[in-house]
Parts: sequence; structure tokens; C-alpha cells
Amino acid sequence: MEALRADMFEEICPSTLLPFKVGGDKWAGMVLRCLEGGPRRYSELRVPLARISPKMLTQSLRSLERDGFVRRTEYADPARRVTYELTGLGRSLLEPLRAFCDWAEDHWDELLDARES
Amino acid sequence: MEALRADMFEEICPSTLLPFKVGGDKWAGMVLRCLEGGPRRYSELRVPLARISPKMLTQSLRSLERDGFVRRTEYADPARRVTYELTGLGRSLLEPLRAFCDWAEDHWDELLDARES
DNA sequence: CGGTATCCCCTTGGATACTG
DNA sequence: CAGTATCCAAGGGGATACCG
Repeated sequence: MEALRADMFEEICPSTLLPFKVGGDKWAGMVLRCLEGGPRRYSELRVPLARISPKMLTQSLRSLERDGFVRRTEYADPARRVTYELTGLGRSLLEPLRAFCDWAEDHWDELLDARES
Repeated sequence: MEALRADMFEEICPSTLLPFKVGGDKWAGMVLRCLEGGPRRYSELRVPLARISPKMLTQSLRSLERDGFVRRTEYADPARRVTYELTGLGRSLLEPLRAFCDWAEDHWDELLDARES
């Protein structure tokens, strides 16, 4: 077994870019998953994400937009209308994200057991 | 496109268990990756993780131990000796974790570009 | 409808010094 | 060597009310 390198994480490490840090906040992952099925309106997102305050949802969406995962579109309809949808980058992120969710489901019981004791 | 379910995230969502939340703190992922190669001593971990204060490293390790990802072993050597190593659960987590790191490396330039603008 | 604004708490985590 | 103890700052994030 070889020794660990001293500079392994001197620069910004790729793992610091994991989804919930990429987005910048704890809700980013859920927001992304809510956008899997196509563009969604703000009020539509508030349904599955009812536990997020409007402030945090906006903040999360803005953050995801800044980082290039989500595209915000404003329509000039008579009634105001805004949609959010995944960019190519955002969609590419869904793959590893799903891998994680699958892993969590597969090991759900083990995780709970470990927590118990 | 079907409507989003209202109860999608009512219970604790699997995605909230993502690696950096599973561990509980921002360093957990890096710690896990440092343990890929086998058992490591505390002081050994401090080398690649030089930016983490001893307090945070301990806290992170304790958290990973509680959650069943890491096993702490104390030896009764004359000189004090403690090692940390991945459990089966911990090793299983490395897979999706690596998937993420790979993704981050693959999209590194895009990520930086998005950040710029 | 799609958000802002404000207030406030509380945890996260950094620095530093110390200990069995 | 393998941690603790203490202090402190920053900001993440919740609740609520309001706005164009």
C-alpha cells in the first residue's frame, strides 16, 4: 500500500463539486430530479418541494442557473409565466446523481441499521 | 409530461443521503477517498487533508463511523496506534462516489465556463 | 403567478492551544 | 501520536409577510 500524496486536495477537488455543492445548497439535488421530466414552472416545483420556503427554492434555482445546470425562461404571456429546465450539463449530472439514489435505495436498510446502533 | 407528485419528498429522500450528507459534513467524501487504498492512521490522513483542522477531521471520522462507513481500530501497541478503514458499506459507497468524480473531471471545463459567465 | 424582503437562529466549520 | 477544548465568525436556511 503506497503512501498518500501530500497534494491530493490542494487545488479544488473534483469531489467538492458533488451535486449538493455544485448547486451550492442542500436542495439542489431534489430540484434537479424534479426537472427530469422536462420544463417546469416555479409553482409546479413548489408542489413536490413543499418543504422548501420560496426563498430557498429561488436561491437554489438561481444557483443552479449560475452554474449552468438549469435554464430559466420567461415568457411574455398575458399571465406571467416562467419555466425552468435542465441544460445539457444538468442532464449529464443526472446520471451520477441517479447512481447515488440507486445506491441509497439498495443500502437503505444497512444505513438505517448503522444509524440505530 | 405528467404532473409532479405532491409527496415526492415527504419522507426522508434517498438523495438527502448523498455522500456529503451521509457523512454529515463537507469533508466526508475526501476522507472516504483517502481510505480507498486500505487502513490509514490518523496522522496519515492529515497529510493529504492538510487543510482540515484536527477538530474537523475527527468530527468527520466519527460521523462516518457512526453511519457505518468506517471502522476505527485502536491497537494496544507501546506507541499509541489507531487506524481507520472502510467497511463493506463504505466500499460500496465508493462506486457512486467515483462516478461523480469522473463526471466532474469530464465536465470540468464546462463547469468553469459556466461559473465564469 | 413568481417571486422579494426581513428577521433571526443555529449549525458548520476555521484557528488555536492544549492533553493523556 | 491521536486527538480535545474553547472561542468565534460566517452564512445557510427557516418563518413570515409583502410586492409587481
